[in-house]
Amino acid sequence: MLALNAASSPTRFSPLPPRAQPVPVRRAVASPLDAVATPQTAKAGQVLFQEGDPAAALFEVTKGVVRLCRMMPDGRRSITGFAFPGAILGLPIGEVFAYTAEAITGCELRRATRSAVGRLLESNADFARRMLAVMSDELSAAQDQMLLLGRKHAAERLASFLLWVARKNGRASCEASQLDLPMSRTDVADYLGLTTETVSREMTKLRQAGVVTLPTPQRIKILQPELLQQIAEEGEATALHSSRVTTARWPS
Amino acid sequence: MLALNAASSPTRFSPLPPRAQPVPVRRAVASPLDAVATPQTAKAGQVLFQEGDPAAALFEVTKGVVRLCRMMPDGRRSITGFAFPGAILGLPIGEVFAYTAEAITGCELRRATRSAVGRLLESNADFARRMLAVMSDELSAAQDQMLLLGRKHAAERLASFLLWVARKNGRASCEASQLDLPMSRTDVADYLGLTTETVSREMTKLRQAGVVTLPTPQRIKILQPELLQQIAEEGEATALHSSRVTTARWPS
DNA sequence: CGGTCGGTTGAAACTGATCAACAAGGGTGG
DNA sequence: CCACCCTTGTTGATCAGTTTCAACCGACCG
Repeated sequence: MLALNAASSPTRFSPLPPRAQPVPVRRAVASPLDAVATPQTAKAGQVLFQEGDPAAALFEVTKGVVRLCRMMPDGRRSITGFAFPGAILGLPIGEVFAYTAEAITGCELRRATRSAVGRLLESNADFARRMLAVMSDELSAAQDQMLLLGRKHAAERLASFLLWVARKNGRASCEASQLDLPMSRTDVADYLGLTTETVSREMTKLRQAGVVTLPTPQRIKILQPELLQQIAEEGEATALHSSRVTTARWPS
Repeated sequence: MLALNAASSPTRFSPLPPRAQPVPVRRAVASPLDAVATPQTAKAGQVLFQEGDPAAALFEVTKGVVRLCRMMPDGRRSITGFAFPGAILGLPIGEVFAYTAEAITGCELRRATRSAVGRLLESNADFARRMLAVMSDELSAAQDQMLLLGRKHAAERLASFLLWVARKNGRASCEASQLDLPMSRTDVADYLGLTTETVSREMTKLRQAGVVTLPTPQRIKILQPELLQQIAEEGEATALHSSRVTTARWPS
């Protein structure tokens, strides 16, 4: 599994300049969490906590990517989210964790005990406000995802997902950019409510239409972000008909 | 549209005894919101606020049912939730509302201005904690819904939905109970990521299998709650094969 | 070098959507 | 008060998108 950031991969320490922090989206200032949190690392595939476990701690991802899963008794899996650096994991409230968290890449985390977080919430109004804001954002993202799962076609789902990852990687969506997909096709499928085969097929269509390039399955370059945007919200058909496509046509 | 509670329907004031408050689920004690909130009513179909509007206020539903919607540019609609009495509507944080809220039945609400809520959050740690708990619950519900939309079949979705409504109506799920479905089939479909036709067909299947009765389209009686539960999490096929069905078989 | 895993591609099957018709209420206006 | 209309829900027939089943390929690993 490819690591998200070059620096987080112990196997290849390339001479690449450690480019400016990939995504400091949320934590503009030092978090009060820093004082009470202990650093922790997780290997790829490692389970941080499981759905139903007593919610003993709260995590902040500082490096790597984590998947949040729910399972059905018969094994069907839904990934309810991917946690990129800056994301906060155990909800600050529930008695038990609402989902399972597994590291996709090697990860670095900050871990704070439930009681410490409780004390922070009591004493630090600003921290409490920020937690509310974080949950508010998550709730909004969850609603986006419900719209995606309930009403979008496969092509729209994949396009939306790729644009979301591009945004998470801190790249302007209008700029042709290469980005990492640290998660497997199965993870993407379970996130988008599809099968790996369908994800793969739709990815191929995007490639053949000249919208993206795939140097490797885990690395993707968005050639036509505005077209991808159109596919995300209007469907493949209209998107490729209404725009002046220069190089390639949509297959079948 | 049938009203949720007999008392909220001005057209027929039946001699029914006004049975004990249907659902005081969340507000065990008087909410601090009471002090700063002003009462308000909404007619069925009325829009309380729209996605994108500046989030000027927070609402608490005290009577009736509200639907929370998101729209796609081409008109596809997703209902991200139904707000029953006790639910809190505008998120306490975002700059703008994340969804559109429309009254399904006649509603009674409490409305508190954004600034008043902000002051409450500052001064009243208990209130802030409760808001966090409310959002935590909503987030958990949102994840359930993502699993439903991404991985469940039509029959499982409808069964899950009916059980959820039964729970909201405060009835023990194991008890054969009659309950109101104040929302239209279209609303149910947009909530479950299906079409009205599919909802209708699956409802018919449940009726023909003897799992439920439908005195009217908006009123449903669950005859076999445990069977419905099984359909919700294991699919229709296994559910009706593994249990000793006495009266009716699953059609086709 | 064989085995396994993740990804891709092909063909067939199936679930749910779409298109269409119809029935039952409920409300409105004559 | 009744006729009409419009909305909502139901049912049928067909269609299409996605899944399922299967094969294959390449990379990585023991």
